[in-house]
Amino acid sequence: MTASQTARERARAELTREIKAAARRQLAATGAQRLSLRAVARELGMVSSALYRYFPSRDDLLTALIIDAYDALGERAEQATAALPRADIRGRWRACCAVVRSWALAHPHEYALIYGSPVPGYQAPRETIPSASRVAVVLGGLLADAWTASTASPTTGAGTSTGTPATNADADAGPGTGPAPGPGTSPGPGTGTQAPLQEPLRRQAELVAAAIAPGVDGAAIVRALVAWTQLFGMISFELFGQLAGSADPADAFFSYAVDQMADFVGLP
Amino acid sequence: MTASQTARERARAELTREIKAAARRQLAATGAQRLSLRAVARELGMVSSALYRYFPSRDDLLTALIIDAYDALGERAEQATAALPRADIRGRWRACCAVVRSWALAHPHEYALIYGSPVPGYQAPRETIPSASRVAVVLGGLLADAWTASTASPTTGAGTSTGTPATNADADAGPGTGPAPGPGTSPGPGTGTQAPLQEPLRRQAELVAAAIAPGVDGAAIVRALVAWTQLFGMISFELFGQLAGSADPADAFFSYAVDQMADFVGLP
DNA sequence: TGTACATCAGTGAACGCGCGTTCACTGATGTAC
DNA sequence: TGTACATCAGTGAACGCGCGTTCACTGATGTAC
Repeated sequence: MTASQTARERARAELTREIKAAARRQLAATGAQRLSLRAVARELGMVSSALYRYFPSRDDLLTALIIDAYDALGERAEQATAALPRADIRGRWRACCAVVRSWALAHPHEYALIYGSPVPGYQAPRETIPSASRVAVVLGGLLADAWTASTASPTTGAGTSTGTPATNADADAGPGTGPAPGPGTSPGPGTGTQAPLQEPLRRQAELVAAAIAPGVDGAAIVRALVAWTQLFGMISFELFGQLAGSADPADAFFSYAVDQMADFVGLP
Repeated sequence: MTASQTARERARAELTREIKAAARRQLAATGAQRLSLRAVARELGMVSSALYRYFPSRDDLLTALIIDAYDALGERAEQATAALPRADIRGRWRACCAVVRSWALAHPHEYALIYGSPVPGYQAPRETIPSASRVAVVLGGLLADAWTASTASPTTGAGTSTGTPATNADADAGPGTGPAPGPGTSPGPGTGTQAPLQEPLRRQAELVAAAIAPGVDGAAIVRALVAWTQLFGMISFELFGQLAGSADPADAFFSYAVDQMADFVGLP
């Protein structure tokens, strides 16, 4: 009887979800690493030992929460970028950045769980990797699109500092194309001559390209990695209070930086 | 008798240091937030209640450790940059970045303590602020020097994308001046026309400039903030394992990124 | 220089708490015939 | 359709542990006269 089997199984699945939800609530309330099985059980009106029917240990609960957090963030990033026309590279970049930030602000402790300092004594198992890379995959995808678009079009290679019209016209954050190196020198990814990357980095970039952004030049990959670390660094600083006293209400700074980094990477 | 007074006081100071040292050791061993007064006392062969003669509570010990960590890092940054000629802006930037990273790698848990996810239930008191800003002050100082140097010299304002000779000649990391926006469009900070920053950001930049880099243009300040968040984001990613699978042995990536961000900010 | 007193460092026991995990158990839910 | 059995969910008590903090205390170190 498949129906009755799934009846029990459905109850199990539901309670599993409820446990994770309670754990998530506790995470949000009491902070990143004070998560305790007993408190979760208490909130659900169960006895603590009952949780062991669902998660063999506290660390397994943690792992489940980590995977869920990565998945929630990754899914949002995927949806936000998929909602835009594929050719709107900069829009997709902006959307991805914005969605990462807003998710982080809405779920600070879950963000801290995955992007903050690692939990002492806890080693994330390999099963987290696919979920953990979803945002990176999104970024790699749009980078690859930018790359193939620019290598296909003949618009590249303008040597002047005026920049491609599209880039400037697209910028809606007024000061986005400020005083310092704008996108002028870089008519987009895939442009002509470039100094080759030095060895350890070249190979790393190649592997990243192969995994995430096939066909993209190593230097562009590395620039994207720089932008990637900037994005999360900025969000972490905002969330962890490091921006207090400088760019504290960080909305304006954030969108400015996002556009700056788009220029930096050479996105159209 | 001042001598005997200081005898007791010196003993007190020394034990205070030893307590902090033991706490730091425990931090490094057992991880960021599992620091316990009892364990520290145990390591020192004391009874746990004795620590209350030195720190009124666990949180005060934590605060002391945080301040010490910020100070250790800040002092290194100050020394590393002070050791170079003042005009060597890019060298100072590189030195500061390098020293922050190497300190972080050498003291991962102390780094996590100050730049990782905040300790749940712990609110850093205001006394930490001066120590916390030392690295930013160093960066602001070199930015201000870059700014005044470039506004003083007549080399600025070249509209071409060839860049100032000094900038290119200075770059020793081969691919540092790669394909995308090099310093070409930005002959240095302080260059002519620039779109004004939008409002909330303009004021924030002004405050930062007033506090840390007097006289520097708002857009340059904001770019420096971007570079600043990139620096710490990159280090955190390396330390927290987020770079595994991409730029994992991160030395090459790090120095590449540092030079890229120097270009981005417009440092000579 | 010597004595009486005050200050301070460190002790040891205790309070009250929370934690992860184990284990034998009771019922309920499902399965096979 | 009904019965005998197996599987599973949840219970309650217990183990052994660690924690921060308080408190009355003993000596040692310093101070004033």
